[in-house]
Amino acid sequence: MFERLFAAYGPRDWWPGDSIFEIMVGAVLTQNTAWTNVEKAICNLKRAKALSPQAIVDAHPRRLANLIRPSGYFNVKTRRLRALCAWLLAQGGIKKLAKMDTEPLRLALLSVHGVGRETADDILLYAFERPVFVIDAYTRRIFTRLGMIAGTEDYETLRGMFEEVLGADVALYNEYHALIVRHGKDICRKKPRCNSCCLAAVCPSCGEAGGPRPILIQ
DNA sequence: ACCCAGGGTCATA
DNA sequence: TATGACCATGGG
Repeated sequence: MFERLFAAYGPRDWWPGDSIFEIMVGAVLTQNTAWTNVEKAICNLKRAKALSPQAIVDAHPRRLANLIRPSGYFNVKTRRLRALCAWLLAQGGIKKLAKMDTEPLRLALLSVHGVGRETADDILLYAFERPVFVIDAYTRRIFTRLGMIAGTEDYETLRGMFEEVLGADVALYNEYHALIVRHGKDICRKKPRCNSCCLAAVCPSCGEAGGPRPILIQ
């Protein structure tokens, strides 16, 4: 799958971001949100010189909400960003976190309000460069339709399956997840009655066109 | 007028 | 453990 996706889409060059902190912020802002909207929010933060843990904690919530408004859920995300930054400062900053082992760091991230499994793993993989495979809705959808997983596995089980098969490899996980997201945009979202929805040029179930790359057809 | 996007929390059963 | 409501903007 990786070989085919890579051949079809090429290197994705993930994660967009100039710093570890920017990646962490982006991971929260992109929750159930198109990245183009996140870009605008991050741009606003930069322009306001508010893209730092201290600046975000110090900023008035209403002002922060206005800056990140384009990313949607701005009230929810204001609280989440503040929680993340407060935690970051309490932990002594990113340098300290970077020294932690992956497992304790993952648990610590998960303890932060607004950081769930996927967001934590995005941060671990793309910001801290730890070999943690990110599972998202696209991963489930694609591999379920291909019949490679049942689809009902819980997050940790699925993550374990990928990590076991692939072996600990940061560069591979990085590229793979990015490719899965890229491919996810090409396949239709509607639940197919058949098992080949994401394999056909036109979905036989919902009729949606412009489907996946032929190279993925088996 | 829809549909959906690089989820997570919280209440309820 | 497993659903469902809720959050909100912007592009197609």
